[in-house]
Amino acid sequence: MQDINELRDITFFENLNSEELEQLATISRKRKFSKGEVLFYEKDESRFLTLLTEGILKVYKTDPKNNEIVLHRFQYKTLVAEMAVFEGIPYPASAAFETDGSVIEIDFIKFKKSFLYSPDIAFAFFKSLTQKIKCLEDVIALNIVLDSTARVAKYICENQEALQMKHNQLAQYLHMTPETLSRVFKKFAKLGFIEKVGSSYIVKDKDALTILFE
Amino acid sequence: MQDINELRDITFFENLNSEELEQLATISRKRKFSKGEVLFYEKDESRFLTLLTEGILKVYKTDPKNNEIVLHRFQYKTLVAEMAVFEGIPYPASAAFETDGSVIEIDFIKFKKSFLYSPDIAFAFFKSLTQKIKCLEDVIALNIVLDSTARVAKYICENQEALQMKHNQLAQYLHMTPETLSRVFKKFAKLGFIEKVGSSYIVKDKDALTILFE
DNA sequence: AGCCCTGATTGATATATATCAATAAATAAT
DNA sequence: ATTATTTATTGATATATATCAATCAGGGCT
Repeated sequence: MQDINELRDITFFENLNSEELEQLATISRKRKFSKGEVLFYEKDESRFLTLLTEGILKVYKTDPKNNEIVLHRFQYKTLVAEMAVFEGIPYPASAAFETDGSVIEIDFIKFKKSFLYSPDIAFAFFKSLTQKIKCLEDVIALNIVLDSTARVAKYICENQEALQMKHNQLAQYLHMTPETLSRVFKKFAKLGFIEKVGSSYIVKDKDALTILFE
Repeated sequence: MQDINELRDITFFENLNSEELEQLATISRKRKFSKGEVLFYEKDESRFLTLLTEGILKVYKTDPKNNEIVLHRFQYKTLVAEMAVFEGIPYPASAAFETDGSVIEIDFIKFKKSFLYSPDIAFAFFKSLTQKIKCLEDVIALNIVLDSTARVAKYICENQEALQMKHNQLAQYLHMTPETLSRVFKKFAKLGFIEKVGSSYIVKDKDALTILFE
């Protein structure tokens, strides 16, 4: 059972009236997690529709060498792994918290019956699914289509926070080793595309970087 | 304007009555393509909800070296690129026919207004979107998580038609060169996992192959 | 200050796969 | 059936990136 006021704040449910929110509250519950905790593992049974409410959650696959391939890094109030729940299949990837966080878990069978037929909810659900597709297409574009140099260029151009991240974490996200990332940064610095300021870098020539991945 | 009988045969519309089919026909049209023709290019404006009705259609991205990364190979009556149409964004990938084929193009604005609010259609649309997600997750699992040997093993275990495909096409789909594919086949043949029969191979030891990718 | 400890850098080497080039086999065309 | 054309195989080499190993910061902590 979940606090109604918190549900009201979630864009997904913004068009629900008080009565509907009340009903939603009876089929949902809140769970808190600390940094590092795992929300679910790949191949676990998917049982609840899960909504991330606080914190950063990464969704990843593990390859045979135990490298993580990060598919998503969710930071906003967003549905997580709704595909698996909708299809009734096991989770295709694992999810772990990078910070303290919390989720709301909703009984999907009941949610489907009572809410998913409403056009507003259905459209929010469409939107959520299409966002996931866009995100996965980006992962593919980033990791399969581009080489290491282009991946780094693209990522630091499109994500301001990238240069503030710890390099080993960024390397993991870009699916390369910290050594390779370090060498790419060095190359960019030598070319004057970025510049070392303190212990971090800043972008100096975004246009030049952009050419590298387009 | 589209033939109603053909629309009736598409699972997507199986629950529509004659009147609705008639309406749908007025907002859709059929287009035929020959082998090799391009349905749309990456970055083209997406304007119609597109349904593949005949033929094999591949959806792919092109990397800087002009390699194609195949995201989907559609062979059944299925929606194509509905994400882009729904989001109103340009196509994130290109699509070309591998055989002669045909599609039905539906005016999405009108479709959304008149059909997408109906629960049956909405659920078919959900299903289509979740299938796309599953497919993209598989592409990632195949191409980023696994190495060449494991990719081939997985693909020939899970797709009977794989060994009938032309090797250069299969190599492209598995995102490797024909040379690498040839060497992997040779290795599998030497290990007795597959066997050459005429100009093609057959699987001899599926269990052994399965171990390679799990 | 000095001491840890995690993270970053650098160099040397290994490895998988691509590329290039030559040939062989299979399929299609005459 | 013979030729032409596409596709597959094989070997030699190149290349990008991983791996391993050593050293080098920077940021807390006592």
